[in-house]
Amino acid sequence: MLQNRSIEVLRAIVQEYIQTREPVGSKTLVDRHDFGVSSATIRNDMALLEEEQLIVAPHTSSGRVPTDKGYRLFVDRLAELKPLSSPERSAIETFLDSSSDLDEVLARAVKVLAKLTNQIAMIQYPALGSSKVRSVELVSVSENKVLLLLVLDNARIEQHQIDFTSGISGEFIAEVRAKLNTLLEGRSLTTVPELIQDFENNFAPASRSAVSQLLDALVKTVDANRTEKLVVAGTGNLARNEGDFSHSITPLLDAIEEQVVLVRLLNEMQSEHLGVGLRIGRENQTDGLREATIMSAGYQDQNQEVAKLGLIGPTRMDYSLNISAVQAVARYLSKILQA
Amino acid sequence: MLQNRSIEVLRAIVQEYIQTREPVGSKTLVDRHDFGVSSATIRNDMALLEEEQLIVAPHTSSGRVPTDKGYRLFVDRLAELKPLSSPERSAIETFLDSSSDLDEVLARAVKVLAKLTNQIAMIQYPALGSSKVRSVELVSVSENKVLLLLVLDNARIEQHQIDFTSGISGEFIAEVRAKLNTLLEGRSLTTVPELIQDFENNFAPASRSAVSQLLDALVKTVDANRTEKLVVAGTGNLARNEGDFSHSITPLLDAIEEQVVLVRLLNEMQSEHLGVGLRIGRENQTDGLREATIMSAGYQDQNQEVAKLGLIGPTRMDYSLNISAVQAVARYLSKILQA
DNA sequence: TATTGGCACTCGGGACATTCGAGTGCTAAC
DNA sequence: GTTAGCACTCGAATGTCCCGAGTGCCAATA
Repeated sequence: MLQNRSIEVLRAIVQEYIQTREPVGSKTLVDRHDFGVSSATIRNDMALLEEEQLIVAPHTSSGRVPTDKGYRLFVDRLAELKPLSSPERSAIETFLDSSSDLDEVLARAVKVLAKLTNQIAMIQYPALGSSKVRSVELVSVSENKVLLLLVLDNARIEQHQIDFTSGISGEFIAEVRAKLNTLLEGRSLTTVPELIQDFENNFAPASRSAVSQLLDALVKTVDANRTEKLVVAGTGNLARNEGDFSHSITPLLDAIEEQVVLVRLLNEMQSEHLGVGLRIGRENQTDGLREATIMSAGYQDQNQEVAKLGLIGPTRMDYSLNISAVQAVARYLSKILQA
Repeated sequence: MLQNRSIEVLRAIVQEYIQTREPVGSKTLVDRHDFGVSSATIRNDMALLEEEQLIVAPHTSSGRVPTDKGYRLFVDRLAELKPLSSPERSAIETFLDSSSDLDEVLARAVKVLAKLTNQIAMIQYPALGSSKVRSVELVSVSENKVLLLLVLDNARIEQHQIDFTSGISGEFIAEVRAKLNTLLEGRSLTTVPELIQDFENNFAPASRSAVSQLLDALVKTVDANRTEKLVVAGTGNLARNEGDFSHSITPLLDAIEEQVVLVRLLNEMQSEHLGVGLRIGRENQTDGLREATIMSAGYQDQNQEVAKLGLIGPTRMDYSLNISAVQAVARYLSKILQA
């Protein structure tokens, strides 16, 4: 059974190691942290921790380094978080206050998160499943080009350009637009495909080909939203933290370019302690992420959790700070989307 | 005066160094490149080149490495380019064929360019100066929220959300929209601010506050387009090429995060030989780019040069390949935007 | 005059030996 | 349960040596 002090020692080791990037010895430990005991006692505790595989000595006679399991215990017992400094808070606020469109808000939020944490930050686009169609707009761009705009109730707009094989008249566009709107307005996005099933029967056979081209575009637009998008920032931080990865960081870079992988990872995450989900080192089965930690939290749109945001970095990261930052950005983002 | 063969030697040194990343000696040179002379002769040539500061020896007795000046001469004399392989060409085509919206096209193009060159690729958004207003759409999103859509003739759409301080009626929106459209349709974007100068006088004093809020948003939307945006891809490649930079790469990373710097750099570039602009190493006055090369080319929208694309990487890059790639992507991009 | 073979010379880097010290584990005493 | 003391370990830093790729130079040659 682990003593209370042993846990404190573990905590100190993690803190020290995160700060110095060097294996921590018993002496430096008693020097900088005020345990009331001697280094020999700490050594005993460290022996215990090592038995429990919470820390490990890289070389026979050198300081100790936390294991994944050690980090895990550390974060699970992590009571008080490092509160964000006031400049940090104001950075978030000023970055996110202005009422911009969704793209802008997410782009800024992800940058702030990357900056605050010095890690790679990512934010999923809100899922559209529950959003409803506010209106469908058709804007003629040239003789046979029409722009389809799908306006959703959370102020998102999806656009798609349609190239008709033949010229299209203004009246025809107006007619289709009116009929589409009466059909779709207020309906949930998921029901759109089945709603437009028989739509083209409303039109004379001569114009059906044009209508069906248009419907194709509509379906495509809806589908495009199902494949979830992701914004990423701070890939540069990876290079800064390169020293924290013993092996090559290329697998990580590749995972990031392949956003699919990140989306899957985020979706698999479940929030746990402190409302934040964590996968530490080998807890990621994915090869190439063995030395990385992924952190995530959900955020809300109209008081409903719609997507996740998070970050990815070396296992040796400042958990306390990063958890605070992820929480804060998630909270602010939710607040903005609610308005 | 430099002999003809000396130039060939320089060319060979550059090629060899680019490939092997190792200083090039006279022996390896005669081995792999079929000059009809002995290594001693090559050594004489190399001495000349060194006198001209085109190459330099890192250590007293080791092979030579091209200087910035050497690279410059190399590219200026670069006659034949390495043609893209057919898989490379088809990569570009398949990536860029589908008719998507501008965001999508640029995002894909920049990724292709990064992939082809293994460098950091960037593409400026097309300038809007000459584009014309096709229509202005106002879509009501909630009781006092309206979405302003500015549809331009090159199928770009800019959107901005307006929060009115009081509720807004559908008729009012329709009226404003109709009047705005007659005023602005077909007009150049640059003239919009002055055109709407007295617009609010068309309305009863009671609704003028709402109108002016709307006009503010319109001006903002127009302005937002003047600050040029940039898409970047392949930052991961930087880490892969890290070995090519003797100093830290953090200044580079910072420049990339601060897109403003990149935009300025791109704007300063002037295309030269082969239609591509180059800044090699210290030719960039900017600190932190002393070991980097920036390459750029313009691309066209509707047969008019509207913006630049380019890449950034270590001076020790494959110029021949990269110039081909930049040219090719610029050409394809122009072709797509023309359609 | 341009080219070449020959040769002495240089110097970076790898192999190996040595030292230093931070840190450990253990034991005996408190 | 804690502590002082001590022998021990091993990584990292330092020093020495040597090898060989590569150079510059010179005298000989076509």
